[in-house]
Amino acid sequence: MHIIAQENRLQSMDDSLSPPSKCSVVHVQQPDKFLTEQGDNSIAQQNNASTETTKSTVLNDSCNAEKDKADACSRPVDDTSTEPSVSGVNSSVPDFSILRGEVRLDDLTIRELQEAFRAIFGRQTTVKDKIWLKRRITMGLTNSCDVPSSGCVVKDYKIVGRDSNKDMPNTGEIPKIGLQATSLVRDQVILPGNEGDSPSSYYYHSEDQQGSSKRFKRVPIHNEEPQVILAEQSTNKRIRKPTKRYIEELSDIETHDSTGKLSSPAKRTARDEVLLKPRVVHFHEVESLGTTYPTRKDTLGGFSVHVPYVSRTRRGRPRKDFITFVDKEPFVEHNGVQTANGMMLAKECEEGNHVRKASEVPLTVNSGRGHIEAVDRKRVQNLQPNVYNAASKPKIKRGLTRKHHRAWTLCEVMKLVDGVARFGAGKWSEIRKLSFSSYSYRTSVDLKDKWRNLIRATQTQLPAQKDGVCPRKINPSIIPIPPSILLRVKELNELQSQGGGFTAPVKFSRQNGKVVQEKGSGFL
DNA sequence: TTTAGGG
DNA sequence: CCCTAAA
Repeated sequence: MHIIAQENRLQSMDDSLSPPSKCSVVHVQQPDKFLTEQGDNSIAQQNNASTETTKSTVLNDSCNAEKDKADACSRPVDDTSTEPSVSGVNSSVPDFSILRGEVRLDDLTIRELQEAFRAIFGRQTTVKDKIWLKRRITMGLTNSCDVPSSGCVVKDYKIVGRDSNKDMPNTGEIPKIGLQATSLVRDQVILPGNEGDSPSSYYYHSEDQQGSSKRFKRVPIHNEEPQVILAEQSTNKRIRKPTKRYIEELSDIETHDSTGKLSSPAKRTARDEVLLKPRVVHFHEVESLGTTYPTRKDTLGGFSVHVPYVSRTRRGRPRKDFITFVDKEPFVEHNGVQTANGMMLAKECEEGNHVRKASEVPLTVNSGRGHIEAVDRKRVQNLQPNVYNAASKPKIKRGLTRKHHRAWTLCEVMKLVDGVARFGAGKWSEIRKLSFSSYSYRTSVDLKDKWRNLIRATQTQLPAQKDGVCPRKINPSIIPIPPSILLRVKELNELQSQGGGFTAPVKFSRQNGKVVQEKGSGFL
C-alpha cells in the first residue's frame, strides 16, 4: 500500500515534468524557465504529500521509513538523482539536455530516443521502433498530434523544420494553430499515415491520462506501446437485459426508417459509415458532409464509437405547462432559484422543506405524502400520448418535466448515512419512512441514487485527497462532502458488502439514534 | 411496490 | 434524476 501511494506520488511528479497536455501555450522562449517552474510546482506537491503522509500514518510502525521515502521524494527535481527507478533501470539519469535546444531526431540512436522518451514522459519504454519513438517524442515536445514520424527537427518544443519534403496529404483539414490541443482533446485524430500505419490506427489525444478515464478503456491504438488493458469490475452485479429503448435505438439504426425524418441522404451516409466502420467515427468525416451532426457515444461490437444522435420522443411525463412550453424556447429552464437553494446548507435541516414546498413543487397538490410521486407519474403518463400527437414535434428533447433538482444538503446526507448504518444499504423505503419522513421530495430511489453517488465519491475523492492532488476542477458552487462523512460511507459500504449483504446490526452505537456530528470514526 | 442498475 | 427490469 505504501508502495502504491509512493508510486502515485512519483507519477504525479512525473506528470508535472512532462509538458501539460492541455496547455494551450507553446513554450518558445525559455525552456529552462519552464523546467524550473515545473520543478517548483512538484516540490510544493511533494511537500504536501509528505506532510499528508506523516499525518495519515501516525499509527503505522513504518512511519519513519515512509517519511524518509517521502522526503527523498521531495528533493528538487533538478537534482537528477531523484529520478525514480520505478521500472528498475540502472542508468537512472535522464538526459534533459535532449529536451533543450535543437534536436534532430533522425540523428539519434534508439537508445537516445528512449532516453528522450523517458525524459519527456517520465517512464521507461522498451519500444525499439525508432519511428514510434520519434513520433511520440515529437508529440510530447510539441503538444501536438500532428507530427510526422521522421525528418523533423524539434527546437524549443516546436517543430521548426522538416528536412524531408514529403508533405502530408491528410492533415490539411486539421488546423495547426498552437491552440489545437484543446480543440482536439475529444477527437480521434488520424495520424499521417506514412510508414505503414494501417488506416485504422487512431490515437487518442488524451492517451496519457487514459488510465484515469473509464470510458476510453478500449480505444484501439495500433501503434501504441503494448500495454495491458485492465479489466476489473469483478463485482457480481446483477445482469440486466437490454432495455426496450436500447433495442429500439438499435433497430432504429439498422432499419433506417423507423422515423421518417431521419432518412435524409446525408444523414444516412453518416449512419452507414457507422455501420461499415463500427470502430471509430472520425468526427471530421461527419462534418465534411456539409452539415454538422451531433453524435453520441455508443458501443458497437464492444468498441466505443460515436454515432449520430437520434432524437427520440420521450416517454417520461411531459411537463405541466408543456403546450405553452413548446412555443417558447425549449431550453429555458428556471434556474435561478435552485442554485440558491443548493447553497443552503443544513440550516433548515430539522423542519424539512415545508416552507419551500409550496412554490417549488407545483405538481403536488396533496402535500407530504409518500405516494405522490408514483400516482402523479402514472396519471401524466396516461395523458402523454395525446399530448405528443397534438404536438407532433418530436424534436423537443428537453423542456420535459424533470423533478426539480434539489441539491442534497449536508444534513440530508448525514441522515442518509445514518439510516444506512441503522437499516443497511438497500432498505431504502425504510430509511425514507423513518429518516426522511419530513422530506417528501426524497423518494427511496433518490436515497439509493445518493448513496451510490456517495460511494463513488468515496472511491474517487478520498484516494485523491490522500495523494494531495486535486482530482478535478473544483466547482466552487458545489459544497464538498466532508471527508469524515465520506469515510463513514466507505466504512459502511465495505462493512455491508463484505458482510454478505447482511444488515449486521451495526455496532456503531449511536448515542441516541441521532446523527453523530462530524466525527470521522476513530480508526483508520 | 420496491430495489438494482444503466443512462 | 430518469427509466426500466426484476423481484
